[in-house]
Amino acid sequence: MIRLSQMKLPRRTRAGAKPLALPSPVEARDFSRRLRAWYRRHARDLPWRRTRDAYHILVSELMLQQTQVSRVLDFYARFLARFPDLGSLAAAREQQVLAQWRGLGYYARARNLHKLARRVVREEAPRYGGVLPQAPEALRALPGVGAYTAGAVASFAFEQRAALVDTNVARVLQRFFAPHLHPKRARDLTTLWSIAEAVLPRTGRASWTHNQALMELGALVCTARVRHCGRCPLRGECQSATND
DNA sequence: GTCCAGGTTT
DNA sequence: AAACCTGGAC
Repeated sequence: MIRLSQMKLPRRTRAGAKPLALPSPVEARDFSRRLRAWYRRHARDLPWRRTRDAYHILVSELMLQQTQVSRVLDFYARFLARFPDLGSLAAAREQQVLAQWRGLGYYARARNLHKLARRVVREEAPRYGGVLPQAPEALRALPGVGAYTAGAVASFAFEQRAALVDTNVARVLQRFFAPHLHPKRARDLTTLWSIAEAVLPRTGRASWTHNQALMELGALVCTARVRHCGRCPLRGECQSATND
């Protein structure tokens, strides 16, 4: 239980900055419930949504950062067929890992993934016991894992009650709660993380669905160029919804 | 043909 | 704030 006296509240807003009103618990619950109900009916069936293997989910997240779903499907299957677990990845040579990654681009991430496997399985085995940690802060310390990926693994693999913000999520939250924010600005991005935490449902299990749903809505409905408000489960309360 | 998105690192 | 790398938008 978090005590009121322990909570860190924003001191004061900069002169000229608009005070941020975080969503109230009631707004948050309504938002999340509609979102999750929509997800249960419209979610795509993707392989990384059928597993809770943290390593498999990590691989999918790293690949999805750079590539569209349709192409990741192939690479994901081939990569995991070749390196089914952290141990097999740690045992491989970097060249073999890069060979599997060829065509995806951003090869530094393949190197980081390999480095991560060796660290967890070999170099710091006593510390990690050969398995990925569950807390976002601990995941965040691994090579190639930033704030988004840490949240994704914590939520999607371990069903922790963790927030995550990628561009899809940032866009959805910005449009719904804070149209005046600019997700590309670092400062506003931080604000969107606060909003993401404020709208998380109570349990880790519900947070899994909630986070998947946020990303799915951003990918299928609340897209960057065209917004399909007519099909949006949240249009009633959205601060940016259009009426046609 | 040029521009730009997209997480993490430096 | 720039670099990484590629597909897709313009």
